[in-house]
Amino acid sequence: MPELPEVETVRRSLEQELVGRRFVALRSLGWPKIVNTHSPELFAEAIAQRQIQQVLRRAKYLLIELDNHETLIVHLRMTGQMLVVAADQPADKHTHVVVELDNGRELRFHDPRKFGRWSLVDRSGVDELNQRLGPEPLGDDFTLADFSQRLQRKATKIKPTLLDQSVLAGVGNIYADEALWLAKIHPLRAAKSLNPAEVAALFEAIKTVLRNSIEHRGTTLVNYRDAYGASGENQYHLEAYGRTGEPCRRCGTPIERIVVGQRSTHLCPVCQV
DNA sequence: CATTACCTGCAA
DNA sequence: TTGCAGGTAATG
Repeated sequence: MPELPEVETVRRSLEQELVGRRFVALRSLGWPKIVNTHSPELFAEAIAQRQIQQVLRRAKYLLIELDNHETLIVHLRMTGQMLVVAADQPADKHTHVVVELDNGRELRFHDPRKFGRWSLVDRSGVDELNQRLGPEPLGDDFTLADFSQRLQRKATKIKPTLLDQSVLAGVGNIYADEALWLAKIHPLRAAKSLNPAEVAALFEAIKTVLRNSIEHRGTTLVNYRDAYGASGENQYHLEAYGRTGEPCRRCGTPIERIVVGQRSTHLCPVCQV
């Protein structure tokens, strides 16, 4: 369940391990569908001897910038892990990509559900990604006025609107519930029905829940780990998500679970109106 | 706009 | 054995 804070935590740990290093060679690609090249051989050829310049993040995507103006865009989807380990560490059956580094270590992609994707793109591929996605919620281009306008244009409920990556990029199911709880807004409210005070509260709540989670190095419910295999701590600070039946920490009412747009949604039926 | 496919592990 | 978890692309 990696969302923006988890991907940012992975980015920070990967940056430490990868910047300045070289991909010596592709060691294995057990599930070729993970990469966007037509064959494992083409992928191996494309990354061999490339030096890593930067490790960036856009929404839930990791961008590993190489020295030939190509970028390896990685999406962890639900269960992907980007791990950097000593080459003599045993791999397990969920390790689907192994790349040898120039310092005796390996970058390994571990993903039980094989949903994650690696795609090698040129500059236009990165531009395309940026155009498809809305503003970064923790960036300067995420403004109250713009957010308010985007909500006005949506015909749907506020919860699915927060999950729409073209409205704002990086919020997933956990932080959508957390932001709505903090802003005291019911997930079934029509996006365009929020008054200016509610929009402002939600705008601040989104930034607060994301920043707090980054401070706690992300939420580990099942699979999420950083590049060192370490779990996050934000699961101990959740107010709504996964707390069905437990008392709301504002008013004591049991947290309710409903389904909104096919997604499990957690809320306080008293505080959130 | 909603639903399904992609996958597997795990709980009921 | 069934169904759920969840991000995104593709499809209805």
